[in-house]
Amino acid sequence: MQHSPESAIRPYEPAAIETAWQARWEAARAFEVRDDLPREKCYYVLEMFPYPSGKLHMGHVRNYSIGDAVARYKRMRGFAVLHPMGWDSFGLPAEQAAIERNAHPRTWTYDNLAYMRTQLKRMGFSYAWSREFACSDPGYAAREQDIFLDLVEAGLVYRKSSLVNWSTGLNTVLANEQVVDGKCWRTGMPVIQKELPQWFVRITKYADELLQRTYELNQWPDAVLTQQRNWIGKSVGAEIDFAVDGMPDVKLTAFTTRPDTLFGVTFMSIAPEHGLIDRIVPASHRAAVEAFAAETRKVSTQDRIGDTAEKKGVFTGAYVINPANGEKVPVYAANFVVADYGTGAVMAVPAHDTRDFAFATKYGIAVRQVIVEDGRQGEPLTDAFTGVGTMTASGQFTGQRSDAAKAAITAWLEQTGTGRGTVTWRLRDWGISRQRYWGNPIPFVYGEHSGAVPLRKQDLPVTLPDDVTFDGIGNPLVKHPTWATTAKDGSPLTVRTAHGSEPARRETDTMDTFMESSWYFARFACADAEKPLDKKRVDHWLPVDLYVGGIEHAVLHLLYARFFQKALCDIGYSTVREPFKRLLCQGMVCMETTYRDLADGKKQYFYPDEVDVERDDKGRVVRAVAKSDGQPVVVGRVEKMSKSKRNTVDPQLLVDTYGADTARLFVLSNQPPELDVQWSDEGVRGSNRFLKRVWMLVQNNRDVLAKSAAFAGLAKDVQGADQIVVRKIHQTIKRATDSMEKDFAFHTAISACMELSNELKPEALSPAVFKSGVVTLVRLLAPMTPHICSELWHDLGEAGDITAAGWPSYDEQQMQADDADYPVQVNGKMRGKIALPRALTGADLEAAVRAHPEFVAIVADKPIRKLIVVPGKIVNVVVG
RNA sequence: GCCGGGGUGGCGGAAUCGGCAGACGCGACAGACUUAAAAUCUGUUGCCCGCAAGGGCAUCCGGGUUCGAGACCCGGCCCCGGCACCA
Repeated sequence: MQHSPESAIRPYEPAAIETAWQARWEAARAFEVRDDLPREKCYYVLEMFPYPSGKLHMGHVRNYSIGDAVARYKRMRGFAVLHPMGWDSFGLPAEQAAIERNAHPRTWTYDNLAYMRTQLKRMGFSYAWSREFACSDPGYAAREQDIFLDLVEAGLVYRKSSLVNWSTGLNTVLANEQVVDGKCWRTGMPVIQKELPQWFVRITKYADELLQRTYELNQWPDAVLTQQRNWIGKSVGAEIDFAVDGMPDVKLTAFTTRPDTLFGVTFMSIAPEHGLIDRIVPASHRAAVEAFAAETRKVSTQDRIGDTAEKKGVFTGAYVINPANGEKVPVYAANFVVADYGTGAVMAVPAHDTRDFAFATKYGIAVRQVIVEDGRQGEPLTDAFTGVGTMTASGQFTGQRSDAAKAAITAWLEQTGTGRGTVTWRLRDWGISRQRYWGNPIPFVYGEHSGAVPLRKQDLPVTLPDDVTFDGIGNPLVKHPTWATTAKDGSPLTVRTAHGSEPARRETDTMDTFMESSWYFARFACADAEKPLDKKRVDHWLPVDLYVGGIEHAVLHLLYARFFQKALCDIGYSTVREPFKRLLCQGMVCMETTYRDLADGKKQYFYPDEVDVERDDKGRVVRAVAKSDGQPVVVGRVEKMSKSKRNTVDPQLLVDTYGADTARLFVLSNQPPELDVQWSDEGVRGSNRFLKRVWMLVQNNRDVLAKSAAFAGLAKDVQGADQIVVRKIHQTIKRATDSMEKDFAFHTAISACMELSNELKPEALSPAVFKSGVVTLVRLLAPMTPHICSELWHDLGEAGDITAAGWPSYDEQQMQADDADYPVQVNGKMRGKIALPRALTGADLEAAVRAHPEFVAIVADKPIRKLIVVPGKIVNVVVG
């Protein structure tokens, strides 16, 4: 090679420049932030913290690249940005690892998070590392126990025996939110109902506030708000007392959202588990009802829900009296009535409820219409009418509109003492007991006679013993010889009683790990505080300005965290009732799957390098076979990356091959953050190619760029390509700024940058304008690809850090030429363009259009019937 | 069934207030460089007719409003997500 050392072109070597910049940032503690600046100059951006499962996956890379681009953008806009990171480090996989490979959960967890921390640093994410913590850190877990006792004191935690969701795979209890389609959300194993004493957190106390405030969260995705509203499930209606026939002191209370249909009740259906069954069922029917109840119980939760299950019932022999008309109606036990929703008893109105209609038809029960559909007077019902209409055969309410009659009948029920307006919620209290080792111990003890007693705060924290064995059966804490019976100081554990003290045993259940993730965002605001939370700093930083994470937490973490924040307020730790101001749910990282259908209905998946795929010039698959046997395989639909589908890509490999900047650019390019991104090697190479182009653009012209000053004049001061590029610079800054401000639409910001780079041809531009363009390009890309931009900033001869240089600003005046290119439409069809001064408006503009030779040629001799001229936009002429 | 979000080239997607549909990228095709390949660079690329100039058709389907609709209104179809024997 002939190059002298001075003129040697530096190749783009991402690993070298990225690690060098990461070391500089670390040494300078570049991303720490003060807590005492005016709030309007501060910004708190947070990504859902990871479970330390082992190593980063592409989903993490995407999640954190989005958050980091926002954090860096906001810093360039002059904000003091809080951007912390931590570890959701309690949880089941650690215990699974202990069982499978004899690694202690703590060792496994902390080894994993140490490795993942190096990966995060290798990605160049700009975290305030001084605030890092893991939920399993003694300091965090201990403070959570403090909060737990505060919640107990406030009456927000209680213990009761109840039917719980028991995961047969995990040997533990699951929250309702963790049961999906009757199966465990993690293992997919069956969930059965089991009676156990459990700790509950009183989330239902906040049901109304949780629902109402969804209407204030106008920067949350509709999908999440909808899911939360569905989950909370508010139903407004009435409870109506039906006297049991022949038992004057027994009432069967039904909940209904349709009190207006009260006169149409022809039977009542109750849950087979209903508490009054034993009292109201006469001996003659007892055997039949018990048999039915037993049969219903046998069917698992999974099979009992869903449309496929047959609606069955059995007459109980009991009758109740309708308080509205004194009629005697039969009571059925029915398998579709849920014991713990409403009152477990339903007043059935076949004429106006589709399910009751089907049931009545099946069992030959009368159908009585009490609401007439508008325009259908006198027509017999062929199906239940569930709409609004005119009340009929409803005593004093006949003739009213049925929607108005709801209130009227509820008022009448209240006057007569036979019912009351009420609200029923689908939301249940949050069961947090887990029969597991690797979680935060619940700070309670049980005295032999005194029952459950909370520990005193001075006896906290309860710490997990290290010397436990993991055999996969039940909770290791139960089997520990001394832990449950030994106090902090090593003496036997006791509790005070009225007469002194008595031996006690620790609660061996640990807390659901969703407890830890319900307040970590507040702890980040004051990670060094002695108390669990420092109210002043929590209120300073909360609500989180932007929270970034997957939508799979819509009703789990995101609902718990909203609840917890309200509870934290009520026990004095904060006054901010909503934790997250804006929520961005990023899409998944997906990839094509390749599989073969097996005989048993399952699929055998193949890794991409195990198959040969031929495609046509449109990219469609024409032939796909396995290398192993040459037999065909299906190149299937694009699905979320998962190990079981063998369609994952290890981000570490991506970083090692192309560098962190390419990985970051790839996940931010080509689609809005909310949409799924489809992995493709070509896409990654495209991102890398663009970065190499930008790199070479600077390196090939380093002398001229380092020597020149950026263009400081106006577009009108220069001509030709220079003028076009000056305008392009301002247009690009505007587009990139708007993209970031509106929706964090990184992909359109990036395409604006690509357009600008396509215009930056040094041979056609003056050095000053060229430099201006390159400087702008590098600054606009800096939040997304910080390492290469920092390095190029330096190569451009600019002083200081690129973040400090700030986000560039634009001038609308510099964006457009004096002449506007007006498209000319004839009868709505594009027929040509004419250039006219932008300054012209009104009659002058119209006259100029009419006089323009191009316009005259386009219109020819056709008579002009109408001429629309929109200044700066378009000309449309109606002819003929 | 109820609630929410969608439907634009071969693909991902763009189009700010109703004003040039398809930015940018990927892929494909052609060319340059190369012994060759890779890499890189240049050009073309919605579909149809045409040598071309040009014309026609195009944003799920059918109507409507408008000088002008991917965007607004009415009706329908399809896809994705959530909830659900919830009374």
